[in-house]
Amino acid sequence: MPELPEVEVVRRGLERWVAGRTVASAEVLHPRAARRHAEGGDALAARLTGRTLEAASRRGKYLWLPLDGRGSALVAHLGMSGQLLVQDAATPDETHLRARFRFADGGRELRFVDQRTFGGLDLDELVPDDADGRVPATVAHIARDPLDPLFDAAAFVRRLRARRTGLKRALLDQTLVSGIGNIYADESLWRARLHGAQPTDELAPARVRELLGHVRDVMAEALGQGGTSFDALYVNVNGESGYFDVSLAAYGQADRPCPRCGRPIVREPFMNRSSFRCPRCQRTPRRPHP
DNA sequence: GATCGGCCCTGCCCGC
DNA sequence: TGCGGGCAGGGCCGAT
Repeated sequence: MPELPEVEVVRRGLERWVAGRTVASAEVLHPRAARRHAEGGDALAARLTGRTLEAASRRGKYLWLPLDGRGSALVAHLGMSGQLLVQDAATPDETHLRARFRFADGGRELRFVDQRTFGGLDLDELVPDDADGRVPATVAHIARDPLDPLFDAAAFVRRLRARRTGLKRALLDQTLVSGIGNIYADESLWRARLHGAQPTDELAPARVRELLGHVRDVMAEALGQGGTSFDALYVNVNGESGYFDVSLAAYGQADRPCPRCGRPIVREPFMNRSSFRCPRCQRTPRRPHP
């Protein structure tokens, strides 16, 4: 369940171990891994062969590796259970190995492993972004994330308050702000003492800015802890045991005491999944958004 | 145009 | 013991 901090750790690993290397051969081993690529997995692999992966970029939970010439990029999304691993060729194939890239330098190979196949790879053209950079066309609709130096906090506050929806729905909307998933949404709302059903258009701007500060804090803490363990010749996001040592106050803590007030955390259905909150610290708003 | 719900997928875990 | 069902959930797409 990688969210922004976990994806950033992977990006750093790709930058260190993969950037600058030339693809000698590529294999896509499962059709769903390349389902976003209109021409299919074999064509994706063929188009990558002989190309150099120049760098590793990220926006929200999307990763991409610009190819030599910089006109296009290999795009990756880890979904819920995706991993990008830099492995010795002698390492046995993982059970859920979906794609493999071998390099011309004969060094370790890059593997895309994904149990639940929500993740995927694509090869896409780069288009100008909202500043002076370039992003893959499939990523162009994704908002900047709160750790991005060009993230526009004032615009975020304005756009969020213009929505007519619930606060947690807005936080999860990657076209409004990217990188926030269910876990960091719940943790940020808990820190801000806000209910996920709080109507966005009834929130004071100062409260939105305060919430944004908590989003940044919880992500920065997770990134700080995740980054320290990342020193091996190995790029890893573990969907099962991930989330490093970030101590979760609300998410997944049903029936455990709220670290702030001691009242048991409650679990509630939300968009076919779950939300966790403290019923005392995060009171239901007078007019909750359904 | 904005918002919302359904769907994709597999492994684990729980209850019967 | 075995099996069925619930659950995890990001993003796309169609419906409203």
